[in-house]
Amino acid sequence: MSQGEPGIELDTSLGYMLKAAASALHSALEAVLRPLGMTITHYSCLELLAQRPGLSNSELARGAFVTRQSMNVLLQALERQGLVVRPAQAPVGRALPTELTARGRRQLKVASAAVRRVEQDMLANLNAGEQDQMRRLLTACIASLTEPPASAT
Amino acid sequence: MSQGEPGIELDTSLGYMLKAAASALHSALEAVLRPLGMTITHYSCLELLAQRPGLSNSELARGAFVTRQSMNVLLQALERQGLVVRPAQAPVGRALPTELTARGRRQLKVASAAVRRVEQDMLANLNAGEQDQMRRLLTACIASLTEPPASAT
DNA sequence: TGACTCATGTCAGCAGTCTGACATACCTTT
DNA sequence: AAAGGTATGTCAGACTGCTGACATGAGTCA
Repeated sequence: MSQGEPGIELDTSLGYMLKAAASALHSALEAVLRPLGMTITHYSCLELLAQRPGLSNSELARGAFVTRQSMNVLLQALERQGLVVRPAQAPVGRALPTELTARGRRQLKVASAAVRRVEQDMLANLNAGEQDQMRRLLTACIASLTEPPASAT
Repeated sequence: MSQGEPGIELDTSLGYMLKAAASALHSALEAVLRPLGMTITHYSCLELLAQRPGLSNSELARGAFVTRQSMNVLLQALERQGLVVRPAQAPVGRALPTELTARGRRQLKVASAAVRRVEQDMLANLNAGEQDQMRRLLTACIASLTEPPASAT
């Protein structure tokens, strides 16, 4: 099938390119996490808990960009594996603050290093200024997509 | 649960921000495509076929960032719905060149307008120069992720 | 205080995508 | 010409994440 084709050229669409970049990152992450027996969401959950101990299921879900139902399933699995712990009863409201166990921290340590490597690969050809610029641009895109109520008043 | 929280601040990680942006775009696209009875991959497939008539199943899969198995399932559905057509036999090799039907083109037209609106929303606060810069940056990231063989010789 | 609203946790069912596997067709290389 | 390698199409099973729904707890407002 026209094997030498250099690739599809919808390449003027930033939406398409964003999807392409995210897909490439996703694949790269999967590739390094699979040997560790972890999925991306699994890793994301642990990383979130390391940086923000005590996050609830719903907060973890938002942070990992999945529904709270999906995160709930994952958390139950992580709990069974002894990677995280949750109190049997909510100290306040219904939210159950989750914490990493020592075992969870150990597993995260290995995964985190691998993920950092992937991210560094991705940014290998970008200097500090370009990385800053990229943060600005992505932030602007996210903001525009999440607060469109700012259009008609 | 600390409801007023401005959001998690792993915000120095470009990998995380890229995922966040892609997720926001994904949600926005889903929101406008669902009322049309289409998924994002469904739309992507039609859009690819409009711009590159005759693409094979495998090529469509690569263009839509899914496996060829997934695209195969989708194509069979689209064929049943009369949105695309494929020859019963491959003119060359095993690849079946797919084409949009008039009905497929009609459906795409509506969806495409909605998607374009979403993309314009996303880029609302970026001028032409910034959009160009973003293309460059994303392209660099994709390249670095997909051709890491350039590390050790 | 009581009604309303919102956020949360959780269960059940469903949809989309993936992995694994196999057969076929073309292009090398020997 | 034969053999190996690669790309493709397709079937089957499994998994992940999502939607829908319900109950509980906290804050808000009349």
